[in-house]
Amino acid sequence: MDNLSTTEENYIKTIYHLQQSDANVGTNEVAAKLNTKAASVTDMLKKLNAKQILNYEKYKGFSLSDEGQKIALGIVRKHRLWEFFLVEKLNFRWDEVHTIAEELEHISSGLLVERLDSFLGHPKFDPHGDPIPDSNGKIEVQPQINLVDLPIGSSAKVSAVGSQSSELLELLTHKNIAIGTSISVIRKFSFDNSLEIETNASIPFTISRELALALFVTLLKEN
Amino acid sequence: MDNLSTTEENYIKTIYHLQQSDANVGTNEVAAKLNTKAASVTDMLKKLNAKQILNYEKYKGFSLSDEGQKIALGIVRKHRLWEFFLVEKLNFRWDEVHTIAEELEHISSGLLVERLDSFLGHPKFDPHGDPIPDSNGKIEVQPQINLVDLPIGSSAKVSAVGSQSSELLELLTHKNIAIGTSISVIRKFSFDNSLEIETNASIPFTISRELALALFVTLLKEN
DNA sequence: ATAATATTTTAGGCAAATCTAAATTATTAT
DNA sequence: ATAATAATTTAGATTTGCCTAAAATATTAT
Repeated sequence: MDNLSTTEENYIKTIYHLQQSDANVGTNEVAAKLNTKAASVTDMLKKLNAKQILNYEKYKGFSLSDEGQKIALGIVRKHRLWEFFLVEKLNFRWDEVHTIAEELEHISSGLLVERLDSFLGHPKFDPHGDPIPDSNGKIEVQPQINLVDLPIGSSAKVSAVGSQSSELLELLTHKNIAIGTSISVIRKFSFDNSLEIETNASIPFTISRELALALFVTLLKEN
Repeated sequence: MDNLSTTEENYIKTIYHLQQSDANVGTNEVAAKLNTKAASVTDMLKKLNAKQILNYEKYKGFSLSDEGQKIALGIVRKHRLWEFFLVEKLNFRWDEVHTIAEELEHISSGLLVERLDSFLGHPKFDPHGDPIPDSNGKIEVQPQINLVDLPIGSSAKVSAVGSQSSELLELLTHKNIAIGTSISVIRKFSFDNSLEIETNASIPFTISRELALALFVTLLKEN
């Protein structure tokens, strides 16, 4: 069943991610993500279809099969565990780890993944707040919303970031916001859509809509 | 200068290892190690020659250039650091790590290697006792001899094993011999070339020539 | 020294993954 | 409903790494 090339794995992972947010994914989108061309995607679709990894009818669309989904989750699991390792054990910043994890996620040993998971203490989330699937491919979907949608007055905890850029990290570091930080929105300004927020014990300050869009939060139950 | 494929790296590493023990390495030997054919080796020799990674004249032979040597040592460094990581942090046995490290050694990030090295405490030897090159490619060659060549009466410490097989590990575990164990040879029996030895504080026992050949030791200075 | 043997190289092809350009099918807009 | 546009697929090449079979060179044994 297994024995997939790195290339095949990358297609599977990419299709998985794209189909998470958008039901109707096409060859062009996949091609864009993989820096290749639609024609190459078609070739791979036929190949993965033959391997039962996806359901594909030409001109009509494609989606991961159950088997494909399982493979994708395995790759995501490896990627996020390695990212956790890089940040927690090797002192990388979270804006540095994606590219390295992109290579590490293709190391094949299943035993390695399980040992790594134990060594890291079975982490549930990667350094960007994204959930790490367990060894059965089960992924914990926590109810999270974008900070711009957080109602005024409610308290929430930053649970994930929507970008892995150094620029975002720089700004978050400056504003003392990290994953786990408590936030409540005090006011919204319609002129520029900026938000007045309050974190932990600090005095209130303002953030841009761009920043708010890059932050995902989970609601804290009110006392 | 860089940007080598995994395949190219494997050729470089293989040529490096073969040329360590044997000056006159040919295409057939390389092919055997890489499970390929001599003709394929020739193709790669031409390619690596063009990249200045080895000095090659057709029909006359080949050897790694200085650049090639440096690349090889970098790969060996990564391989051995990862093996150390797998054994020390993830509780693998030393007979399990080679194949996994064979994949990990091709992860490209230089920063990763240096961080890993720090995290592991700059180990000097891998779990099989082989020296880990430093970041400049310097490799510490400790004077070590085969146990069969250890003179009767002299004390020595097991410094490396000559095979990574589970069978060897099984036997060594049973006999309570590991890297670091002190050994002295008490007698040699010419009938079957077996050796009577003494380790640490135990009572003397006998080992086969096969086992002795798989053990490398460093002499301890006499008091 | 030369014949037999071994080693290495060339020639010509194959499979994977990619590309461009052209053809086919689907979607959208009028 | 059909023409224009967009998306997808096919056709035919390219590159990398590999193969087999045959040719070229080196080594060895007499």
